[in-house]
Amino acid sequence: MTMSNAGARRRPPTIHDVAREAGVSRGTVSRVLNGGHYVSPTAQEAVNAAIKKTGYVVNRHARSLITGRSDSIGFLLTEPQERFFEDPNFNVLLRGCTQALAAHDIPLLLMLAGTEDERRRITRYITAGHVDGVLLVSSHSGDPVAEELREAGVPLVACGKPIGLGSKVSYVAADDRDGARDMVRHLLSLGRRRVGVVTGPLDTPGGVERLAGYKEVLSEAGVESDERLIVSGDYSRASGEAGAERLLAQAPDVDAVFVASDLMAQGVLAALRRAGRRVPEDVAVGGFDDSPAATAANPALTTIRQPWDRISNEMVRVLLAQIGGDDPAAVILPTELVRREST
Amino acid sequence: MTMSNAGARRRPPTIHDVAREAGVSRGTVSRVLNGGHYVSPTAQEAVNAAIKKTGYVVNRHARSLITGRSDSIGFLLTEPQERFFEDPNFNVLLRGCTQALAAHDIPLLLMLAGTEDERRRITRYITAGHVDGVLLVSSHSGDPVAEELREAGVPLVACGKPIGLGSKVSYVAADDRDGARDMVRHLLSLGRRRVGVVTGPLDTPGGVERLAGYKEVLSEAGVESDERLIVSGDYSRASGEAGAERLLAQAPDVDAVFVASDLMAQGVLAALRRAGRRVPEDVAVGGFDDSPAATAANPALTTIRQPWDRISNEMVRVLLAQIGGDDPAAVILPTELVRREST
DNA sequence: TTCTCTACTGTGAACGCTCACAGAAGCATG
DNA sequence: CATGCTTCTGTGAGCGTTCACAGTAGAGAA
Repeated sequence: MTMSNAGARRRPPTIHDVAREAGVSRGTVSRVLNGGHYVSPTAQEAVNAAIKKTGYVVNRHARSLITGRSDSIGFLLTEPQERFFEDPNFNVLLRGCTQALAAHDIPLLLMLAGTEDERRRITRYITAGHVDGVLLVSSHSGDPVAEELREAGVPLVACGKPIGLGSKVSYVAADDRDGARDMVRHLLSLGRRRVGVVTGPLDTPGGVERLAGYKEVLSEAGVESDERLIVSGDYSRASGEAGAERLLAQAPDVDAVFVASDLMAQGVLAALRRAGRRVPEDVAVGGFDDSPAATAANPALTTIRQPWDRISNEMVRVLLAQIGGDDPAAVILPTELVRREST
Repeated sequence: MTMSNAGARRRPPTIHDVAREAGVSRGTVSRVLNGGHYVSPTAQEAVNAAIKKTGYVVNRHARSLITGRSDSIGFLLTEPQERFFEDPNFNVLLRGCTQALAAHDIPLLLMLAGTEDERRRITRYITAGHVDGVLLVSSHSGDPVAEELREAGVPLVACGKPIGLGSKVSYVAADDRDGARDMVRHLLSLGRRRVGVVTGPLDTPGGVERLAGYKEVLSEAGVESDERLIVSGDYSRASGEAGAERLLAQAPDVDAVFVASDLMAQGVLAALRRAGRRVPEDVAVGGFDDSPAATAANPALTTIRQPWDRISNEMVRVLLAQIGGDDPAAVILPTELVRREST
């Protein structure tokens, strides 16, 4: 290692070099690269050997130039970046998508549309065809970026059911309503009857669905519904804390709380402790998400696990299918109750 | 909006269209696009108008094909993905880098090198020139991917001082040692004399430096050093909890603990509470990172803020400079003590 | 034999851009 | 008037692929 050639970065071998090495034409090498149809076994083998020998890697720019595909996809986060970036689920989703795409040898471009300037830049970038499709995280309604992309015909898969976008948009979501139902049924099965709820933001489908599930089970079970048992939050820890305080004030006899996110549930636990209520003896608390916050909480949270790994895999699968010409699709995945110490 | 042309995705305008529209040649348009030197104001104006009118966006593939640059950079996370993905700092860093790059109109490709297969794929992708440079998050020593990239002459900027890589690698880091010094000085200033430490992983520079800062201040202050006051962790919450238990067993008279991460500090707080020690009355606790965990903790953590926004900006700045031909550089940024309730 | 069909291979063109070069025009200088 | 310099512009070549097409060889059928 005396000769420092670091920083040299000589031009990598081209398809031409491989063809010469293998004693075939560019066309044959290209065919081998793209599936290997109509290539004799002999040529196939020679080309593969030549690729290995030369260390050839296809130049994606050249390929994209002619195919019109970019062979890359965008992961787009619009709107409330703070919320998502603090949400551990976001990490799991991002990681899952990256890995699922990596398996297809497709790079993921991270796009954050915060400022108006960024929105414009990103929209232009995407509509110019620099990505083949977009994984969208934007549970808010009326997202202008998403709307614009949809109109431009960019293949789009949202995480969670998008509000306000037409049916042309695919989405993958956990079954929020069913998860909520499971949790509330679980609380009822413990003998609790004054079951409160701290909802998520009601301009998001998740927030709406979880509340709907709560109401459904109560009415099914014939439990008297009580508006004082319903308070709303925005998924943040602080809003959970505030929500629990309101709940305790409005309905002091509350004996269980279904909280629409683990982060909020942490806040609820803190408020309950301050109020001198024991968990789960006096008040049972159920969360939603099964985020790290759930196990970190004291007591550890009973919660609803969203299948994030499956969600990310499905998002990628649906997006690639749609890029391949399939129609938009909606995928709803089942959730799972995880029982811990708080119920 | 009755005619649904969604899904049409007609070919976008090319530089040719712009040239025709503006009544100039391709070359002139290209010059306007790339800085506008040697272009008459008249032509300049005509081209800009034509660009706006046609909605032209440069085809990056075509450009890259000829320039050899990709005008995109990779954000590479190697090794212990779990740790980083649970670490809120990682989010802040990722977001900061993405935004800093967006300001230069450079997309960020997220690359996760988990499995051996992924490592190979990523290395091949990068060395093939599909990104111009790499932002590296890998505090572990002897990272084979990083080493390979360095040898291939790929511009590289690490977050945190990399162990085992030569001086050819740039890095940006917070001043861990100085931050640790500040915290321990703060604890001493409160009159504490039996100051324990829960270190980070000692195969990372951060872990080593923070411990070094602790030792320095104690010896400066003439406080008797005691090996029983030193226990090691791995930045995880659980290791903090276990560390505090060991600490209490080895040195029951401990009256302050410097914990090398907020996440671990949460664990320390839990262990202290269980042991019946009040914080900060009996034991003062200082964290490191100023992550969301710090404010979420009960009591809220006094901690050392790392300037993550500046770190990400500097990483991008240094990387772009290096791609532009500058020599590798090391940047150390100052930290800040944030006092809350735990001291 | 001759024709058709299949399996395979090579060739040129094109994708949209940048870059080097040639050349024009304007102006000052010898 | 020639010469040089500066500022500006257009042109052709070429980046590394894929794709359509033409063409070859061999097998089987007529």
